[in-house]
Amino acid sequence: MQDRLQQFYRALLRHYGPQHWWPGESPFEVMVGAVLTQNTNWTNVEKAIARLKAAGVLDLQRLRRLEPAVLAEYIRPAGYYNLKARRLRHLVDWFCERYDGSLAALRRLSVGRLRAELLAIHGIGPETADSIILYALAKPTFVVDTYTHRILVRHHCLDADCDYEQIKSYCEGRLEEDVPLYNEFHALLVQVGKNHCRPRPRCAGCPLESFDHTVEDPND
DNA sequence: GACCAGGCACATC
DNA sequence: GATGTGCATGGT
Repeated sequence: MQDRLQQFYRALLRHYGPQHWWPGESPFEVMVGAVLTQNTNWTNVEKAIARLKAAGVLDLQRLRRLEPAVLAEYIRPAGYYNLKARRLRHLVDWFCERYDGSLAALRRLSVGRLRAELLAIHGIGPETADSIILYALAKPTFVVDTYTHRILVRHHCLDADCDYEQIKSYCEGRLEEDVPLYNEFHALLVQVGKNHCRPRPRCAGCPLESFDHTVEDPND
């Protein structure tokens, strides 16, 4: 008997096909995007990234030299721009000071060590840390977001009050530890979440509609 | 005009 | 330790 989570994955992949995440041109761009997308629509993040590129500052050293107010102005379309400018600065400072801006040095670290260091950076929480580890560095860690929580709760896989680490453990415990699988599954959960599993659900046509579920979610 | 988006830190009780 | 709030733009 195949686990329900694996059934979800098959149904989503069959319905949507591969998502080709993360839509960034370089690992550094993915790191920046991971901060910019915090609680923000991706289309707004794309605008912010395009502005950084147009200004020629989507580069570790150049970004680091920008005045916070100037950086904030570039990323304005992503929302929370003053906050995110500071968070980006903390991230690039850590990357330069601790690892001399070397992606290879980051990749040599264990997932556990990398995750602990990222979580210690002000403004980098579990989802942002896991996104960087999986999508920028191609190392295995399952990324959880609000859609993952909502979908698994509505399908009775987890209690509504479960926290990030419980959701992550639930998923990692039922899946093979595999970077392409983690990559694709998270992207597919976001896709189905955007289309059908919002606070006000639209279940009609959802590829998970045939699975046991409810839309009652006291946390929404 | 209300709702929503690929979170996180911090204040308050 | 649970719960609430600030941060902010832009599409639907």
